[in-house]
Amino acid sequence: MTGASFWSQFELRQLRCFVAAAEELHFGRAAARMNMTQPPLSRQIQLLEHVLGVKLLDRTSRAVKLTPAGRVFLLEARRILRLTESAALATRRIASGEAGTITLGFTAASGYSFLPRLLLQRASHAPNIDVALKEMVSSEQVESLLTGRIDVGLLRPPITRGEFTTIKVASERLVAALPFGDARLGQASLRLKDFDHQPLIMYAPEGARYFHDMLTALFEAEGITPVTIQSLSQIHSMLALVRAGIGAALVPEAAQSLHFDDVHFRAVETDPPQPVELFAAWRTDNDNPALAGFLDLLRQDESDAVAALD
Amino acid sequence: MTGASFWSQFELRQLRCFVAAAEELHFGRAAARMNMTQPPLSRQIQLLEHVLGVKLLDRTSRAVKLTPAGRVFLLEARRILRLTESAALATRRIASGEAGTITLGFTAASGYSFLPRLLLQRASHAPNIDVALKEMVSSEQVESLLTGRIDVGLLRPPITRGEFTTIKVASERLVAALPFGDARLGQASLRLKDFDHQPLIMYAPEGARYFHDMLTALFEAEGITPVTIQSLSQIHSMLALVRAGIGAALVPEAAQSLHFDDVHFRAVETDPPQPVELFAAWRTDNDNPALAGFLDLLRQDESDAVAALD
DNA sequence: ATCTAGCCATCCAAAACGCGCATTGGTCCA
DNA sequence: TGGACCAATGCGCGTTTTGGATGGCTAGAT
Repeated sequence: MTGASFWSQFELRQLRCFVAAAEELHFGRAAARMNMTQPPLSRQIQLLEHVLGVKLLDRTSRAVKLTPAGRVFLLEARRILRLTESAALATRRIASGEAGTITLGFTAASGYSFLPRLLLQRASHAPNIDVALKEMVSSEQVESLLTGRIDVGLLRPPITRGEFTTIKVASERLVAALPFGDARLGQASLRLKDFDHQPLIMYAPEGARYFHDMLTALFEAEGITPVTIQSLSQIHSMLALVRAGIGAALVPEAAQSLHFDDVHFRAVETDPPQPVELFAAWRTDNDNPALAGFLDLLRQDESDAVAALD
Repeated sequence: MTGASFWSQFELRQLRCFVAAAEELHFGRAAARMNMTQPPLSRQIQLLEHVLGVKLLDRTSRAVKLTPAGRVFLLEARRILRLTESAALATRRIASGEAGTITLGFTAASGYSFLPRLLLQRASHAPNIDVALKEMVSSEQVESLLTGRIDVGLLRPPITRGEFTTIKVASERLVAALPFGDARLGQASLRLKDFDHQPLIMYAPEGARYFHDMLTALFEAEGITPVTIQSLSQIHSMLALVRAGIGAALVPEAAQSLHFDDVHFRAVETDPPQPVELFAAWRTDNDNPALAGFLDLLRQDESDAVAALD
């Protein structure tokens, strides 16, 4: 027995035949509309009625009428058919990348300035692409990219995996966060040597490797030795310590959007002038169709970032 | 060419195969669940993908995964399949008479008392049967029953058509509607001879044939001749004239629920004591499955009506 | 590196299905 | 009573689908 002799479920073809017959109230015309002849259409409707166990059409040789059950089923059938079409349409839109969902990982720091700008662009340029946000540090993002938990990550270098494609989407200056009363607040702009032998709240090498390595390199290049009071991973926490007067901190300028009472910011001259870089990374073999459209947004930022360097 | 070489619409079988495969993420197990072997299941899903023009499942030889489009389509497919089952269920319920709609014609007079009682019964005994109400005079109801515009009519005799089944559902006394100041208000109960040579607002033979003929017969039997001031069809309008002091009217007791200022009612003794009869009628060949359940309600009223006669 | 197990796609013959044609049976109208 | 009309049915045929066998591919074990 391959197919059961009575099949307990109907098919869409039967629904289409029924709707045509119910609307035309004439098997011949309905068959014409279905691009077939009358006998098979009759059979399809008989089959449907048999499956349902319900007579849907009252047919005398002179007239075809809907039974009460048929009237109800006609509405249901139309709804089902409408749903099938919209389902196909929606799926094709997803597949074509016109719509869809991108899961985006981002670091806390990128959330202060770059991410809001990006989401604003998305709203105007790709309104049908939803973005699901997950905050995580860079190393977690790399892991999540590999397992597919996120489609794209906004993270800090280094990103060495070969299966990733990366672009730089933003470069930022460093700014100094200084507590109320700090003598250096008198200057409009600081230099790295202003931090020589001064208390500094530093980045933890484990949790914030990028910032840690970058600052270490900058200081080393100029032969400067700040006094590390405390190492932290989160910029938010560092500013809290600055506010407590424990010392200064060097943070990306976007962190200025975090307003802490009694914490003031001053520009810092570095070489290069915008040492804080943010990258976007995604698996080259990611098959999310919405990715292409989303990457277009990022590439605009990429050129902006390059232009800002000029 | 019978079927077009590419068919632009999918079938439910394909949806069921896809849902099974998407849930099992394993073609072999999915095929077992569908009671078939793996190759045809693969073909059905390929067909579906080809029709949609979208890859739904990412299948390596080691694992099967949903594509983003497939994830969306899985939700849609489940919804469609759920809808097909509920559609079948609903239709079967209609056909079995458990649920449905009865279109009911009723005369204005029956709406004063009998109809509200009937609808109350329906609410408690057949809550799934909807009743659509259409007020019309008896002759219109006969016409509408024939054309199928209503399933059941609540109307007055005579109903002579052979294709109808009728039952008596209510019998009522006549009451006199008297204007303020009418001398007969002094009596608790009136007799027909109290209307001899008195001004009476009468029923029009065209619009209210039943009441007209009934009253004419009652008066004739006792040799009484009231003075017909005006003939009307609607009880509502007659009471308005009574209120104006133009004369008295004889109306079914249910009309007392129409409260007019300065219109007072008194019982009237007649032979038989309940001369106003209300019948339900329906086409014997009516195929509305909900009819049986609805008629059960009416038959309760029928026995009540008979009991009231004892 | 080779082997093995697991899994999906493809190939093929047979069965099943749906189609169209011709015809029947029934109703309405002239 | 004959003709027109309409849906149901019988039947042969082409297409589709099915299940078994096979092939290609990958991951993990030896």
